Amino acid sequence: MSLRHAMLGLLADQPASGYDLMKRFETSLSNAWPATQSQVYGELGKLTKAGLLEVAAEGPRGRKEYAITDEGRAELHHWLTETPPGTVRRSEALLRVFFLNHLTPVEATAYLMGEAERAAGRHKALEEVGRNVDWGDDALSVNGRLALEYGLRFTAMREEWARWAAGELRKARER
Amino acid sequence: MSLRHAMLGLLADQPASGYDLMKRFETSLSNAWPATQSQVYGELGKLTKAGLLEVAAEGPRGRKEYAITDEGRAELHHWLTETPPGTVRRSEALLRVFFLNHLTPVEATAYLMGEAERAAGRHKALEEVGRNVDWGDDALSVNGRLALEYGLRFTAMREEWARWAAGELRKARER
DNA sequence: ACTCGACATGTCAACAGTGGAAGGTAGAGT
DNA sequence: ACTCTACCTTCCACTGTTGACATGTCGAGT
Repeated sequence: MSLRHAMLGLLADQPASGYDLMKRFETSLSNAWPATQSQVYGELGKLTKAGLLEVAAEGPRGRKEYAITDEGRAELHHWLTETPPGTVRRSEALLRVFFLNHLTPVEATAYLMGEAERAAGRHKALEEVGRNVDWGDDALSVNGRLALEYGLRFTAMREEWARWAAGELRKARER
Repeated sequence: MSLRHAMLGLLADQPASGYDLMKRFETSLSNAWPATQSQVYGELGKLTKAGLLEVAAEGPRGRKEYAITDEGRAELHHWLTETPPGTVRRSEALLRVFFLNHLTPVEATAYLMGEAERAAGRHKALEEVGRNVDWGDDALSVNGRLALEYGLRFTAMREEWARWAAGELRKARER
């Protein structure tokens, strides 16, 4: 049920069309919660029928601009404050670690080093984002910076862990 | 498609029934890839039909013991070495960060501190696991330790980040 | 006048994941 | 003899997610 709340959150800032929302997902939220166009349009309909959104205006090309209602704002607030964040911890990368013993030591090490590389690459990409965005003092900038920093710390931790794990494997092999 | 590979990985160690697999998921893999009973049994059928598994023996109570085939082993190896790990990065906790501006400063800080608490609690629980399991030198123990260390680093990083973020919010408020 | 890229919405099939109900057997302990 | 627990499987309804396809309009530049 996070998609609906992501959309409510975006619309709480300002009204938008489905198309607008898609772009905002791609730019800002895609790293926390990706969404496809089919999902967005479908959810817009459901949210409107549920009274959490309303069609505020209609524009050219059949454009419908959605705005959040008071009920929607209440739901967003409720979600943010009252409900515990769902810990859906699914990690394919970590899953593989459990099966590393089915590889040769060389293959296993290659996998972990590859992981380290991927994490490092992602880290660099995030640093690039941080440099290219000009951050203001507005609310979205503050939040965006917090999320970016999370990403930076996460990728750094991942790289360090992968290198450490490769070392452990080597040690185990020597025994 | 990770579930099927998780099952292949477990069965590559030794044959097991659906029931056995469920328990192994709960104890070892649940933190990397949770699975429900309906999924496991369903997937066992599909994998058998695809020739990656076979029914090695039938026991009491309709128990069917599944064993991995050579084809299954090949698929597992292929997955581990050739396919890039899918980065399904969905984090409800991070998503919320983007909408913190819709809360009062007090509420937002409370949320982040709650996050820190949750991470710390999880960290402690993992440390407990590390103490209670007696680790051998066998392959599964080595892998398990790697995964556990990942969890420890992850939760530590999360807690630190949440505290840092709460501090940033305070700084922004003071401006 | 024309065309092309951006704007804009909708639908559909397929798969992955959740949660629970239903039905049944074997064996251990009292 | 009985009961209770652990064992074991199958089925189903629902939601969420993906990716692709279909359909069209507006406006800017040639």
